[in-house]
Amino acid sequence: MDYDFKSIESKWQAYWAANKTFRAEVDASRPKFYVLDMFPYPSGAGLHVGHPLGYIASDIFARYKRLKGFNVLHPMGYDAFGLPAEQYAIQTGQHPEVTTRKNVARYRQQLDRIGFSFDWDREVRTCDPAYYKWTQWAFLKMFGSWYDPALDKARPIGELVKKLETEGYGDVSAKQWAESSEKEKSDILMRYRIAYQGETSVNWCEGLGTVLANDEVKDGLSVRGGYPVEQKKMTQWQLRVSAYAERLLSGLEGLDWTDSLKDMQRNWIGKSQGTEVVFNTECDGRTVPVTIFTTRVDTVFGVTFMVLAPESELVPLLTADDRRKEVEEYLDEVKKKTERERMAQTRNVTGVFSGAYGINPLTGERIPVWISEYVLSGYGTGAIMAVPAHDSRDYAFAKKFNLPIIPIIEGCDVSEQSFDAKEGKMCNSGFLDGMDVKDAIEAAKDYVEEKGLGRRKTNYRLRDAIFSRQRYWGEPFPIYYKDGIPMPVPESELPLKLPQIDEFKAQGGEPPLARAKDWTYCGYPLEKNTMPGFAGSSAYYLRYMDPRNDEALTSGQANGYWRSVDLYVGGTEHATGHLIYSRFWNKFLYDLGYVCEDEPFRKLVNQGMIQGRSNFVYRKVGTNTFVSAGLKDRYETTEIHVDISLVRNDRLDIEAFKAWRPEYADADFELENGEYVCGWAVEKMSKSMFNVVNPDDICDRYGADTLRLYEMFLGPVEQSKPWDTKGIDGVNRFLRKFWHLFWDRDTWLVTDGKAGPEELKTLHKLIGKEQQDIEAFSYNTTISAFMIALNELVELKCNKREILEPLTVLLSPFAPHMAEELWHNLGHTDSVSGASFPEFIPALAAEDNVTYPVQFNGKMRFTVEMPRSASPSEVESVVRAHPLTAKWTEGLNVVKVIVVSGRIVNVVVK
RNA sequence: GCGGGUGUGUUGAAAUUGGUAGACAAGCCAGACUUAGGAUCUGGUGCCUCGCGCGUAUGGGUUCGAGUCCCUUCACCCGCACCA
Repeated sequence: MDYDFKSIESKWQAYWAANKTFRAEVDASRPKFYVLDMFPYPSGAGLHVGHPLGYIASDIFARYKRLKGFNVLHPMGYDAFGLPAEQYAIQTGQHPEVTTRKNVARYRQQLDRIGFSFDWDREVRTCDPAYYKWTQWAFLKMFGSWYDPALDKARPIGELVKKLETEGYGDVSAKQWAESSEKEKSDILMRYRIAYQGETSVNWCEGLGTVLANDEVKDGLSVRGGYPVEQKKMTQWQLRVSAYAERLLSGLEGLDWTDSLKDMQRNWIGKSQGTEVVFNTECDGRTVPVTIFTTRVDTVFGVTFMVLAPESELVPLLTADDRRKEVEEYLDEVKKKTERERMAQTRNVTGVFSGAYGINPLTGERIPVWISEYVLSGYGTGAIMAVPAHDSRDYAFAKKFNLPIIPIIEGCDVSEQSFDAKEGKMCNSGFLDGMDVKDAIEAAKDYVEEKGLGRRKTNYRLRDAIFSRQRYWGEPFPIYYKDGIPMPVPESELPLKLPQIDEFKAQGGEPPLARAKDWTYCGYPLEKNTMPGFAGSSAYYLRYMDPRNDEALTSGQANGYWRSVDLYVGGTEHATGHLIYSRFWNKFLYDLGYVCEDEPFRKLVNQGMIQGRSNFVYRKVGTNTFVSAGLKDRYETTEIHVDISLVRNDRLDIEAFKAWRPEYADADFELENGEYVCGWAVEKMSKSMFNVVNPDDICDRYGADTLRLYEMFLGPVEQSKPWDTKGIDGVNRFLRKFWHLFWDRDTWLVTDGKAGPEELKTLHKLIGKEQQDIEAFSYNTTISAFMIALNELVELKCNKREILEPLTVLLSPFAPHMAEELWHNLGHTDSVSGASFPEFIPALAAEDNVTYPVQFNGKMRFTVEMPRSASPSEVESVVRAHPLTAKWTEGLNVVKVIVVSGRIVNVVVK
């Protein structure tokens, strides 16, 4: 039988589907292992060759773990709510549900061809009401909870109400609470709920007609679509993620994630420990205390002015009458700028004097209060003390507006720039004089607290997540408004289904749901916003544990068994979005006792991106003549992307090119050595660059096993790399050679003879290597080891079942279809995925001889080959007897055998 | 500016974690065979002045021994960025 991958692959894919080979069930007698991929958003373009990279890697791991005796949960689903489907709907009038279903079907078809071991019985789609019921449920739980700082966890809001009724809480006394109206009570509770409605400055994107979360905005543009984003005050639903800042930070410690990813999250959370200090200010006779935040109280003697954020609520209070005109002009100017303009002008210092003066609480000095956009309202208190000598931003501001600069560290030069380093000896600083800066920071903090001028304060950059979107294709909020008071739709009424509407575009500043008929609950209007994309993806890994449960997100039994994700594979682009929200969401459910693990993802691997390799042709300007890449510098040419399917090894198929586009039909060509050579570049894989490679094409030509093997062979999974099919023949050849260990045409070669020591050595070396490499997520080296082993076995003409049967098992995670076929040929009737990973016996893998390098004066060397069991003195005597040693050692006849932990590592002659 | 990472043949890369650098592939060169292919097989392939030579971005250091550890410089990639 020849290796006919087409029939083999479709046969086993059908077999796996029919037999539900990869179905996972709770089984307390076996250890579990949960391998998860970040589920895809099913876009209209389908999968390209880069998408499956992570899926292949995790599939290999899942299959390996099964062989190792684990009960593996390896599910897949679709993150199906989202903007592109809605945008498409706006353009074509097609309901997003229709396009989504179509795209999902195509994704499924493509995924199935690659031979993944997913348990499709557990598939979820975030846009399925049976699924988003639980997204809405979680929201209701968050609405019905508050964060109790005393217990440091979320608790039912009823506990807060009880506190308010009996003893009062925060700035609300029991008496005030009792006297409050329903609306006032609702407003008070809103300040504490985990999911709450509040006015805040939001990222408003006019182009998309919706607000966006911070992680959905980059460089002042929306991540989706690239439209400009501006800051706007709006009332929005928000999630109190900031309450979890410290736990999100400390929880990172125990996780097996890369340092860079953890650092991204730490950065995003942005913990900073400093001091809040109260400065009294006066303005037109009013006295206003202003609290500022600083991490450098030690520099308080160098303060020469104060600055307020333009959005600070203190600005009106601190604007002197004779400055009002200038201040208002400045505020207008700031307001008009989009976020992008504000960023672009980062180094452009702007500001205005308010007319107010503050008193430095330590020196009693009178200092002016300025207003500038370089101070952010959203961070700290929105007010700062400025120390131009030791902060570069304050320095730039002081220079621009001619404010004094007072150095307070001995010998520092602030004539050109500020001295920001935390080193040196303090001066001009009263009681801090002569101290080292590091000691002064602590001493100043203590002093300020002792004198009651301020207190230590920890700030976080992490902000609450804005949870409303003015869109159609998302989860509706289970909230209705009774006399303007938001009320939860009862849990028993969930899911609150997304209503049908005929036009998907937002109109008249109202979200699309405003157009829905009867969008009411018991006669009361329902919330018209929908939830953002991250809502549905925040707990999907929990739903996979028990996806058809209608009574709970996941049963205690299922959650208690599967617990959390052991291996999570996905792109690094979710570092500050999904991966923060999911951790938050999980911790919240953990607080309320719905899940048993505090952290959702134990180990996380970020697969790299596969870029496209584009090809170019060069057209002489103003002609229809194309010149080969090597000649293009002789003319003025235009570089044109050419579809990579028309190019092979950078050589253009001229006839195909002529047929590609009518305007090229009668093109002329200037060739090099009779060929047209194309230029190339590594770019993002996309339709517009004509460099997309569809995995289906690779499956057609080489088969899924080759695709899987090749994607892994390309290099470390974590690394980004361009797709380049040059090497694909190598892995394809490997598979065919592998096949020919078992079959020579129609002759079955496998015999029951006893395996020799060489064959056993090859096998066990490979077992050891594969085991070690897969655990380390290093698949390219495993495949290399496989190729070496195969070459050795071919050399040995090995055809022993004792070797080939375990070899088939070893191959199965990588090339499952071929492994199944050969497993079946070997006489098994079950799937190879039920086999056991062969046992590694180090003694069988060991080399008999070891080669020792011999060094002389650290330079020259030769080697001696000795049995592994040789003692250092035996090695030494062999080295001494060596003819070369004898020649060198006149006068310096010292042999040193270097032994490290009982192993000889080197032999040195001196 | 801050943080993280990377730098090895023509290319993708490997290196038992401090022990013969370039495994395994790709490409290229030469040859064999033929059903003339996008097939298969064999050999060669870091550099040069061919030596007791040189060689892992650069310069230094530790070590008997450094691609690997420490410091310098350079280049590139990623993330954050007026966060006080």
